[in-house]
Amino acid sequence: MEKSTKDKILDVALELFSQKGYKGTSIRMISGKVGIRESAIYNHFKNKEDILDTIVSSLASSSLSLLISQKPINEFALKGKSFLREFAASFKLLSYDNKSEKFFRFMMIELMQSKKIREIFFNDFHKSHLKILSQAFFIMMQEGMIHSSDPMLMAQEFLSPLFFYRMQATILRIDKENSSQVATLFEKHIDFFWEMISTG
Amino acid sequence: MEKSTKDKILDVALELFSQKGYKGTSIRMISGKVGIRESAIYNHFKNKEDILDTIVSSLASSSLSLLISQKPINEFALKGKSFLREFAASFKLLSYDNKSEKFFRFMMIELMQSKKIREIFFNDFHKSHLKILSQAFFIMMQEGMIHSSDPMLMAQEFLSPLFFYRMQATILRIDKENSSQVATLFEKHIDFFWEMISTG
DNA sequence: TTCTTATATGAACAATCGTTCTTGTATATT
DNA sequence: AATATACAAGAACGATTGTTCATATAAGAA
Repeated sequence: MEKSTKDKILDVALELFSQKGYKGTSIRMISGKVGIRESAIYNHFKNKEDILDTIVSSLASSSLSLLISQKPINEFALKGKSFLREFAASFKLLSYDNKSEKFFRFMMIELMQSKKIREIFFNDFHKSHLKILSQAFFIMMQEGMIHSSDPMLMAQEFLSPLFFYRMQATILRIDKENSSQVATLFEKHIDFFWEMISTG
Repeated sequence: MEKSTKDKILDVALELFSQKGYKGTSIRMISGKVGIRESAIYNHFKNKEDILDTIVSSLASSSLSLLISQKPINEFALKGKSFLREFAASFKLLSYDNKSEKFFRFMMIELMQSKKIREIFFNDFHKSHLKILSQAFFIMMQEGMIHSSDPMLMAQEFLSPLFFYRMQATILRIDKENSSQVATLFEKHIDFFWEMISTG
């Protein structure tokens, strides 16, 4: 099964966008890597921005939100530490998935430059995670599994290190440096955090 | 006291770099905002990269490391929660300082694109903060002020939210959205974290 | 006053940018 | 067999890029 030219363009474009950013990537760089002329690109996409939009709309949700999001939270939160472990594992997995990592890199580059990306970051990425976590912590508090506190604050405090560790792992892997030390931080974070909040 | 043309160029360049990134900023955009012709730039700097290098070497340390770094840690750490408060306040202050914020924005844009910036991020920014914090936590543990744990892990866990909140505040202020809610997170983080680790 | 130094201008350069247009060539449809 | 469609190449466009050059002007040193 051959990949279509259109899909090749999207793959190459994401690769380059994640390395050089949108402005730093030229149509000729994309077409060159695909193996066609720059004019042939326009048989598949209206213009450069159309390539970007296609990538963003197809990856924004799948690369940023977690599988865990779809499951019902009520019962799932009752698993306590296991819930957090699964949440973090899913988060960590994304940073080692090829396409997700590239989209994450691209998002980081454009975060300070593009309002559209900022909205995706806050809405698709941040808020949705905070919602799940705060609901889960709320339930855990009701059940007396963890100490009482502001669920939203707790969600922020739990999520921040995950994000930061993911960012670090991504940065380290750009220079092909060893990221295994950072990788263990995901698990250590769970242990540390649960130790702090649990009533047990 | 008039500002020299050279300083004006540096100010304008930092402003534009922090908005559009290095590649997205042209010599003509800089010269135009300064009020001179593009060729006049080359009377002050060898080339575009020279402008960047001058900015980076003059701001890297001052915009990223904290005042607190210079004080002796041994006695300072004994202040416990107050130490963390001062550390976070100093961190928060940087995100509201004009030049520091611009440099931070620029660093975020280039983090995934420039190896030099990545090295600055890890060495000047991250490692130096971790060192101070882990030393302080170590002392606090020795004194029985906080629960025993891995000081380096605790430092990572304490620092991550500070970074993430700073990033959020920076992003929000780009679109001139209200960042006061994020601003309070700095203080809430101290309370939450101290509550978790303190033996009291 | 003469000479040097610093800093400005405006024109020009080669390279690259996104995009368009004409043309050629397969493949599929009628 | 004739026709339409999909996709490619290659040339060309106007705009913008970083940089250089010759030249002009004003200030300070000799």
